[in-house]
Amino acid sequence: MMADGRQQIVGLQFAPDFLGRPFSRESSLTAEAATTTEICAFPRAAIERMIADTPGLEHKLYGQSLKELDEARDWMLTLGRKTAREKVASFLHLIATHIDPEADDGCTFDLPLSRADIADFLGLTIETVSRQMTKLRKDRVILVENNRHVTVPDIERLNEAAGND
Amino acid sequence: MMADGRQQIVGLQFAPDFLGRPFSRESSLTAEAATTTEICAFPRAAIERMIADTPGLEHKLYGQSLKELDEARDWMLTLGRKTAREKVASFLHLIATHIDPEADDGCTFDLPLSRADIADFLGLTIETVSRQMTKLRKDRVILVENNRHVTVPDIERLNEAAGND
DNA sequence: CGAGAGTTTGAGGTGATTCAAGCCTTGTGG
DNA sequence: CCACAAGGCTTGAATCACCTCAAACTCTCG
Repeated sequence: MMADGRQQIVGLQFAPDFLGRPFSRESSLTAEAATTTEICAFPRAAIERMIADTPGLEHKLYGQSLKELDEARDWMLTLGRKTAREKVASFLHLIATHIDPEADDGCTFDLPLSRADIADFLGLTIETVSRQMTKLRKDRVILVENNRHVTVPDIERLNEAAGND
Repeated sequence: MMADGRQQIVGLQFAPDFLGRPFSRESSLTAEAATTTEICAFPRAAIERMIADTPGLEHKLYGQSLKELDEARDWMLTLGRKTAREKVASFLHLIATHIDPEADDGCTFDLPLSRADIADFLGLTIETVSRQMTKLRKDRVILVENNRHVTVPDIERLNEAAGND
């Protein structure tokens, strides 16, 4: 967040991701649950002791942090260079591939985020997100029911709309 | 990069940063030297052997990757939520604090990047970068000589222009 | 001196924002 | 069972920031 209230969501976590920062006291980040969530919390000291005692654990955590770094950098391309339409399509593609990993053809899911959250994730306003959603709906790239429930008839068309040839 | 040529620079490395991805064959990233650079390169197998053999090395690398993750997320706020002026000021602040770490008051440095690179780093066009540079110059936030050499009389004013109260 | 790359500047266009109104959906109390 | 309030979402009109296209300028190097 910036002092004047502008806000950027910098990542989404999906089970069973690890959340937190070992070996470091502070962070300018906050985390919020978007859906009902079950969390397994360790005191920092316990985690650090486990890392010291368990061969391979730090390796796993290093691996996840490299994965998150790649995802963050991918998303920087989305934030910096894509149009509003491509951003919204990219977001829908991200959710589609995480929520409904099977069923390559015609997947369906509930959006875990409100329009306001999506806007903060994409660096857009609520209104722009809404407009692009209706456009994608009118272009038959997605179907929407009840504002939150989305069906993607052809994931590849969505991927194209996201700018990923 | 996107298929149509749009490009986003996702990070800058400064000596003695570690560059590369152990335990992984592929990456969609490329790296370019912006200045004359001395690089110490290890075959991937050698690095992985060193990590296995050297206690504490993986810990160090994990630490750097966490640091880079924080930096990437910070930059996502810049890309997604800041104005062109704030973006350019943020970039100048980043360079100022990395190139000339001493001298809190009135530091001076050469930009390691061309306008085109700065634009790709900030998600802007060359022209917009240029215009914002001139505005910052006219507002006496920076002094510019020969397009590349910049003097910051008051780093705190630059920080304010970057949106960091 | 001339060529070329890099940069600046201007004019005009456009996509996203802003501000404002209206519309659903859901939950609450009469 | 029906107001009705409230939050979330959509839609419209006008504005603005940034982009696009084009031209001119500057610096460097042969």
